[in-house]
Parts: sequence; C-alpha cells; structure tokens
Amino acid sequence: MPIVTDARPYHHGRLREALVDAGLALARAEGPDAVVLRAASRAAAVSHNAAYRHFADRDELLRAVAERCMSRLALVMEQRQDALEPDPDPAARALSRIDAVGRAYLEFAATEPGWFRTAFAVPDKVNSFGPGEGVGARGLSPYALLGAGLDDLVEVGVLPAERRPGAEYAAWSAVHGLAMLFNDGPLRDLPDTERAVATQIVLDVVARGL
Amino acid sequence: MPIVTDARPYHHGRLREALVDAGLALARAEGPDAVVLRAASRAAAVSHNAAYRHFADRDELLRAVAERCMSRLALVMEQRQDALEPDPDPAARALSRIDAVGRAYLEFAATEPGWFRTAFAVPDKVNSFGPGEGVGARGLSPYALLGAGLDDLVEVGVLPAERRPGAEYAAWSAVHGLAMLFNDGPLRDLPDTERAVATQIVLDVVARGL
DNA sequence: TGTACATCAGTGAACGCGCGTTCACTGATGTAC
DNA sequence: TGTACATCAGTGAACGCGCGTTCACTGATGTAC
Repeated sequence: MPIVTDARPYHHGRLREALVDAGLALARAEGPDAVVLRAASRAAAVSHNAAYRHFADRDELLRAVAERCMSRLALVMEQRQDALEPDPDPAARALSRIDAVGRAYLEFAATEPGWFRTAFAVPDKVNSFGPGEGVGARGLSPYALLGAGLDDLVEVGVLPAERRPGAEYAAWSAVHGLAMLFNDGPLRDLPDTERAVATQIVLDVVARGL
Repeated sequence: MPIVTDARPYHHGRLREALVDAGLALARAEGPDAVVLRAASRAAAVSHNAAYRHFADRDELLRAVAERCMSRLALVMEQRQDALEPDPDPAARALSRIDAVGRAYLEFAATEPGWFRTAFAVPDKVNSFGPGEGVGARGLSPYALLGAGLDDLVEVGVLPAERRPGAEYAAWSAVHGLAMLFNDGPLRDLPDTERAVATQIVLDVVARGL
C-alpha cells in the first residue's frame, strides 16, 4: 500500500469537469480564444497533455465550454422571467416575459462578455449543441425560450399570427446586434445612462415593429 | 553608378501602401486576425521588419487596414443609393434610401465577411477613425450615412421628430445583429432563400417600429 | 483471498509553428558647403 | 560640379513567447481466474 502524503492523488478523478471549469474561467476572463488546452491543464494542476485523455483536441474542450456558456444564458433568461411580478392580464404578462428574454440577453452580454462571446464561438446551427445541450433548467435553449415567448404573444392576441413566422429573426437580430455594438463594437464607450436609453429604444422598436 | 539589373530596387518606394494593400488582402481572406506584419511583409516581398519603418507596431497596420474596410462599407452604401431609380415622391425616396443603407450593410457583410469583421476589429468610438477616415466618396462614414438617412425621414415626414433621437441604435443594432448571426453566428447555415426572408423581416420590423 | 495482467489516466520531453519585436548592419538618397 | 555626411529605408539573424500535438513512458486501478 502506497503511503498517501498528498491530498492530490495521481488520478485526478474528475479531470474532465476540472478542465471544463478551468476553461469556463478562462472564457469568462478573456473570451473564447483564451480557452486553450495548456492553460486549462495548468489551472487543473495537471500536465498539459493529460487533457488528451478527455478531449480529442482543443476544439472539443472549447465546445464543451461554449455549451456551458449557452446554458448560463438560458438560466439568466429563466431567472429574469421567474423574477417578474405576477400579472393578472395575460397580454401584459406575455409581453413582460418576452421583454425579460431580451433584457436577460443584454444583461448576460454586459455582465459576462467573455462567456457571451464564447457561447457563440463554435460553428453550429440555430439549435446549437443538439437536444439537451446548452439549455436552462426547463430544458430550453435561449433560442427556444425566445420562440416560446413569441408563441405566447400570439396566443394572448398581442402578435398577429401571420407575423409569427420569422419573428425570431427580428427580435434576435436587434438584441444581438446591440450586444455586439456595446461589447466589441463602436458603441463600447457609451456611458451607462446612454446604454439604458439605447436598450429601451431597441426593445421598443422591436415590440412596435412586431 | 550601380548597374540596375532588377526591376525591384532596394528602396520600395511605396511600401506603406503595399503593406496596407497586402493587409487588406489578408483581411479579406481570413479576417482581422490574419493581418499580421510578417505575412504582409512577405506579400510585399520585403523583409519582415522593414514594416517597422512605416508602422510602429502590428496594431498600427491593423488600424490602417480597418479604416480602409470601413471606407469600403461606406462606398457600397453610396453605390446602393446611387443605383436607386429616381422617385418623385420624397417620402418614398427617403425610405428607399435608408433601405439601401441597411441592405448595403448586409450585402457588404455577406460578400466581404473578412473585411466586415475587420472594419469593426479595432477599439474605437462611434465615429471611428476620426474625421475624414473610414469614409466614402461623399466624406461620410457608414454611421453618418445612416444618420443622414434618418434625418431625411424626419424631413419628409415619415419619421416623427420625437422618435429621431436614438433611432440609429434601433436600425444599426438590427442590421448589425443579423449580419453577425449570418456570418459568425448560429444562422450561418441558413439557406439563401431563408436569408432573404429573414432580411426582409428585419428591415420591415425596424421600419414599422420606427 | 491472492495474483497476473489488461487497461486507464496520468507524466515529461520534444517538435514545429508563426508570430512580434529588437539588434546591429548596409545600401540608397538627398543636401549643405 | 564635386564631395562629405546625415538620414532614410531596407536586410538578416536572433530571441522569446505560447500554443497544439505526438512520443514513449509510468503509476494506479480493476478484473478474470
């Protein structure tokens, strides 16, 4: 029997999770480009190629991290919705729920720019990450949460059914664009008060336009 | 007198321009990250540190390239506007001119994704690049062209004056967001026909919302 | 209950890549006298 | 008109960086018998 003098055994035990956690920390601080195998291995206190026992290559790690980032976005959306005051009026409720989706998106981009960029850093289709990946507590992706909100708008009669198809494009583009302009774009130096104004204008225009 | 046997003299003559041109080609093919001193120098057939005679560092080259990209965007906008059929109705004319701004933006992003990303790759404020930089043939930046279009809308009575402030945010965000989702985002695999639909929806919603 | 052996999960050294940047230099050019 | 000299615009070698990835390896674990 070997004498165990160190709390850290030869076998890590949960290295895969540790690497993803480390990658998440890197993504948070520096964005997707910082999610590299060597840095993640360093953070997990493991030699830099131990990672190859758990990921085929760097891209596989990045995908795992990006999926977690997407989940976090979904969770923020859900939290924002759950925090709403109960409203007896179904139309008002549906409107405030979709508003919460948009604001959560912008809040996430503003407070976690690294994670936000990382969530969109991997090539994939609309419903990224396949079923059950990149989702929140209700099992819905951010895109699905947006779609559900729009469906509700139709149901309560706020959104004409004929305008429902493709409504995601308008809502998503506007909010995504604003987030990009704020984070990495020409509006990055806009003061907070002006940001709030811009946010309100964008959400209003989309709501009115739909 | 040295015997000149080579067409390429020791002194390049217009190395700065040659490096920017090379950087532009790199940006076009691979985006802003590919605008690196060594590759640009190679393309200009010059040793890789000759560049330091003309640029303080890599970032200065990137800025010069990005500014040219922004100019190209402005030029595409102007071309789209100039190509419009003359319309006697001032309101219709103003509307089609602002529509052309948005479509040119999306067209540029779609046909020149590398340049598009590069144009926004340098940290700067709204009116990037200072006066006279990043502008089109009329001396206006893309942002200024958008603003001018919105001013026209007010003038012809299509846009209520009280909604003019901040209207840039809504228009720009929507179009920028769609471009990002198409180019580097989750909508990158959308077929062309669906792209056209999404584009139309986004432009319609913004127009109606304003 | 013991043991041989396959398998799994790590280690450490090394290679190659391309980059930014610095150094000491040389060839070409222009200008004061 | 000639010439010394400052200045400008290049060259070539080198350093250091951090990365991805591969190789041959070793320590730990689990399982068939």
